[in-house]
Amino acid sequence: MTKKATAYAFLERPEHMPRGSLSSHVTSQLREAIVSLRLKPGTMLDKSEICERLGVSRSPVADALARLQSEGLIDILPQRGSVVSLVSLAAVKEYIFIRTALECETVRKLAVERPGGLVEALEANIARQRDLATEDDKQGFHNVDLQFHEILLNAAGYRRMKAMVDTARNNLDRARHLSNRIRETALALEEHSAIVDAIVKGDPEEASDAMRRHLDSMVESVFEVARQSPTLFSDGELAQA
Amino acid sequence: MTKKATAYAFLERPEHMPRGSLSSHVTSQLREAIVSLRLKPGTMLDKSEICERLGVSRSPVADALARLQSEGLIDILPQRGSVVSLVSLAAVKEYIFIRTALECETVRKLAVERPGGLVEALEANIARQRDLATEDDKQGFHNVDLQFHEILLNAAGYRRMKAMVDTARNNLDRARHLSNRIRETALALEEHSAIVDAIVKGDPEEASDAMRRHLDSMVESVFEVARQSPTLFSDGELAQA
DNA sequence: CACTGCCAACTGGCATGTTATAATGCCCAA
DNA sequence: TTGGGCATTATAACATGCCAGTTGGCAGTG
Repeated sequence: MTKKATAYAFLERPEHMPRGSLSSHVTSQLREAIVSLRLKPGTMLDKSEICERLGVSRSPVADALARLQSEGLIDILPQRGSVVSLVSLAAVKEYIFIRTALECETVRKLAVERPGGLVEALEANIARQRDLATEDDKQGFHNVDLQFHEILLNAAGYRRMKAMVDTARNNLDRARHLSNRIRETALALEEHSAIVDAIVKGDPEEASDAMRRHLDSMVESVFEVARQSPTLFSDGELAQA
Repeated sequence: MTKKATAYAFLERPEHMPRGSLSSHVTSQLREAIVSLRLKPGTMLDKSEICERLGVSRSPVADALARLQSEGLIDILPQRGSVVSLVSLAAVKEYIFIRTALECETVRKLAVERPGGLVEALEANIARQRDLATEDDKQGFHNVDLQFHEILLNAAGYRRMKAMVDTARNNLDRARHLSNRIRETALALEEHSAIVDAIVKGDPEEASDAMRRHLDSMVESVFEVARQSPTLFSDGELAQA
């Protein structure tokens, strides 16, 4: 028999977690693994294996799985097991819908209120995007891209709304990793700039439209990949529509 | 000693729940109690009491509390206790923001796609609203009002998005019960009609705007109550702004 | 009287034991 | 060969035991 101890090797065993944070730790470990596709869609999760690897009991693991289920990252089949949820184009459409709704409304609000320091933070972020785009540093650009949306969501000051966007983004990140495709940085930079410009101008409609265009082009990009490789998604044939 | 067994008398003890639905049952019992204010904001939840009343162990109850926390209905204070979350105007604003974002985007989508049977269902619903409004049946109108939004969300076909709107609505319902105020039915009917008209016309912008006006008037109504009775909300003084 | 430090009680987090149920493979009969 | 029950097995759901952190009261001290 091959030793299967390596199956969950990427999970970090906690040393002495303060009481009360064990569940959260397990959750984020598993979430990270699922979003980054180290745990592939459709794989069965062996709970006792995970317990052993992490040196914790079943409680925090069961807790983590329940949370991840509510985040849409795993499916719990009663009395049968827990499985990493499949990535479907239907889910991609829904999560982009959610992001569009929430983020458009966010920039609309920000364009009206323009809280202090926001424009400065956005412009500094755009400047860094420009640098990384010219250097063609895709990974670096992606990180600053994340920060861009982060700045907007934080400025709105709505904690729960931000959490909703985050779960949507985690699910979409799986699709991004699946397609192993980083969008054209120059294009994203342009779209980001349009959003900032509209906020600077204080035009909520235009800000919302710019954000919508930005997210629309993301869904377009995913569907393009799906047309080329339909098998990546559990409902890949849907891409022909 | 006064027998405190009546404390959670409104919780229905399940007879023989099928395995796998106990947690959900406890969750919905508690959710219903919290949303309807039978469990008042700020009250401490006695877990063992609840277990005894429902005749279940701590597991499903702990499970339920965790879910309700993620829905924003209770706060879990580590090692201290679980408390029904306070209703704040800040929370009302955030949840209305979330509903506005998601429901505006929903009607925008529906105005474009106009799925079969939708318009008929909406017009039938509006007709019932009209009847109940003329009869001045506030409670009946409210139920049909709920169904109106339900029809729209179901038509969009986005299960998770609907769940997000539902948690927002639950939280807002607490504010509604707190203020013990049913909005003017004639006004709501008008707003609903405007939404349907825009969908019939196939005008996404107008549909979105109509939905926004509808939800805006709701927040206005809550803040008006807050100005009259600031103590109803944990941050009632905020209403003066 | 105020203030500090200790102790007991209560809580939720974690560990572990127990049970019902869905799936699987096997056997045997048709 | 096939198809339908039956035992086996693995899993999540549930029950329960235990532990550590927090708190509030009380005693003792200034």
